[in-house]
Amino acid sequence: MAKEVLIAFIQSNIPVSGSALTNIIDQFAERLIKKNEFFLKEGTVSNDYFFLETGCMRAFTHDPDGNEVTTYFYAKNKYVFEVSSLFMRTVSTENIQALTDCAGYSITFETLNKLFHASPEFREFGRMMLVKAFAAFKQRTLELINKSAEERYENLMTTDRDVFQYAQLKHIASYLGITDTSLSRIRRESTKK
Amino acid sequence: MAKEVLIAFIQSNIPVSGSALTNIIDQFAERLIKKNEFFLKEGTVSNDYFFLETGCMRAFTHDPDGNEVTTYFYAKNKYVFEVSSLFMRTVSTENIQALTDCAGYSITFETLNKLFHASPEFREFGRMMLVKAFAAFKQRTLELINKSAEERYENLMTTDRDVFQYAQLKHIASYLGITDTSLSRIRRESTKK
DNA sequence: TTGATTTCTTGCCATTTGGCAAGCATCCTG
DNA sequence: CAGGATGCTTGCCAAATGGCAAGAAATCAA
Repeated sequence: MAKEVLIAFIQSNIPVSGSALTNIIDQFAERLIKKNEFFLKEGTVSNDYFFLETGCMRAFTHDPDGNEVTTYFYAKNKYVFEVSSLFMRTVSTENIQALTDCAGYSITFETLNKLFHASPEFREFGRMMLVKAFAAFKQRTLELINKSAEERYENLMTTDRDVFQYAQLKHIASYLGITDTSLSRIRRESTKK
Repeated sequence: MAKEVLIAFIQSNIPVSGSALTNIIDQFAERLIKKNEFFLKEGTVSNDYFFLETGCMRAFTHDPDGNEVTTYFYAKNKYVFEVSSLFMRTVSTENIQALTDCAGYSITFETLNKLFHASPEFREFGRMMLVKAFAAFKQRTLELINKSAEERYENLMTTDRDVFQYAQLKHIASYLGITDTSLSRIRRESTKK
């Protein structure tokens, strides 16, 4: 079984090897998600944690007026999960959809919990996932406050070029907290340079 | 020992009682934090988790231009911790400071971890803390994107009236992602009603 | 290939927010 | 109580962003 990338990912987060590691990765199942397919649909309870090896995905919800708001982009070699719904077992207000054909490894909530209780190493891994996702989110929030839309756009361009390539501009716009009109103008300005 | 509020707080998050509960709360130490005192200073590594029974606190960092940005307000009966620094053992970029005299219960990182390994119930509690803090943060980020500054202000007014009472307006402004000038204008408008 | 659909850009103008500086107000300290 | 610091408000104008509608470009399906 070719799970090298998953193994590398886990080991980049926590020190673990040998049978402890084997135990962990055996619980992950290969999974393909076709372009436009939903990994999570609002109104349902999320039941999977997913390591995305190739492809990219987008999370979005709807604001009170019914407009789509992109809440996150997931690039390859990243973990994909909706914290509240997965861990609090609540009905999700978010969707997570594949922007391209995706491949990776998934594990169910139940198996995740079994592993948490059985393996201190994996427990540490689980906590790291939460903590890192949280830290990334804080970073993003801070940017919303103290960077201009243009700076946020340029940041995204450089750090997430691949995601950027597959997402529609209106999705990127709502992720940046602006309208597609404004994004279009920002792009015009920044290509001038 | 009068830790009823702490007990109630833990029980509102996970089902636990008897000796398992006693084990947990015995690890928390009473702690007072005077007005303006720092619970966490940027440049240091956070080492405590704190349950805030009375009083309120503010988290803030500095943007690239050196301006203070308020990242969070903590009301009474809430937990206070800085995720990245506490759990990744990294140097904090954030400060957490008491807005009023505060009282509550704290537990060190080391003790926290011992408890995590020893008690499945507490493990669950720890996860809940992370998950709920994360969910709250996502909510806040979403508001920054799809609500106007005025709506965000009115929201804060109604949901966090007590915090609001002790924080300076410029702190509230940066929390809302606007300048103190704009906040002042928004307040003028909304008191007209 | 062609027509239909969707996405993206643009022009025009409105609204929101910001920057600065001055003026009040409040609070603290001696 | 006086003086000084700090925090809050306001006026003026600039900059950023939004809303709408039309048109251009890209995409998709027959």
